[in-house]
Amino acid sequence: MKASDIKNAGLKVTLPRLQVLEFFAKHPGNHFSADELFTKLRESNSEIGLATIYRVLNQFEAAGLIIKHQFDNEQSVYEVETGEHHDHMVDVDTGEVNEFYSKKLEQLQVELAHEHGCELIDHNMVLYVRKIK
Amino acid sequence: MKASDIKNAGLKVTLPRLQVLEFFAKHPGNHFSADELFTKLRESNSEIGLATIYRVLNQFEAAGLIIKHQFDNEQSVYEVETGEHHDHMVDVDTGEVNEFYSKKLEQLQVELAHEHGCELIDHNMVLYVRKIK
DNA sequence: GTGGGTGCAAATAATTTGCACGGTA
DNA sequence: TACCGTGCAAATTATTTGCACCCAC
Repeated sequence: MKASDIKNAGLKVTLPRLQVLEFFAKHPGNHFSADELFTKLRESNSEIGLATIYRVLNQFEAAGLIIKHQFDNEQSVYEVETGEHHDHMVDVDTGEVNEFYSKKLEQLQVELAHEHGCELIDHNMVLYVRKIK
Repeated sequence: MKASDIKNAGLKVTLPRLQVLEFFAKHPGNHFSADELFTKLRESNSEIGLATIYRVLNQFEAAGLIIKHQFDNEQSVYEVETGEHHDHMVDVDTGEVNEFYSKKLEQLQVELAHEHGCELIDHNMVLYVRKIK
């Protein structure tokens, strides 16, 4: 996630795009909705519009810079694409999102697809959990 | 899924509710959106309204008669709750939805939650696959 | 300078809700 | 009969789009 990524995606390097990029860079490993980005950026004296945020997020997603997720709620959230695949664990009490990776799980999914005569193209896996006190 | 289920849920046995119930009974193992139900029922000479469908679906879901899913697209789909937990495999070419169950997978998920100091409350797992010719 | 980019407001699309009427228990 | 349930239309919410102005190249 650097300014040159914007240019490589065939997009002009503009202030709103840099602000969104910088926000993700400053908050690694977190997941943000368009509305959260809008609120936070406006608080940082940005003049960005909500529609621009949606447009930029879609463009960044198309360029493979970020990934879009739909967890339980209605709003989509976005995270930086690090190239390292992982799944998500959502705390049902706090809404906190954690990432995890399990090689065993990945292999099992490929096997399950094969058992049904299919190859695995993609998967979506979210565990809803509660902290044990 | 029988008429007595409606009564047991504390709901009156009305025509629209019976029509939705019957539709699910007639199409086992399939997944329908509110809009699909609306169109299909209207074609069957029902006078049901779309708002009623949403209300009935929410009530049936609260009563545990059906389950709501959000796959890739924007619209939610509903299926009958058979009591047998399963996950879903979506064919990326045809959009066909298939159900499967893996004990290994279920156990692995519980373990993964424990590894993060959590108990598993629920999970959402969808495999996007392509048939091997 | 030019064409893409932007903010704002209006448009969409899925779902929910208000309201007066209708049907179940 | 008392209320819950219903259809329709209007309201909501997340997201997209139209438009006139603006800025990166």
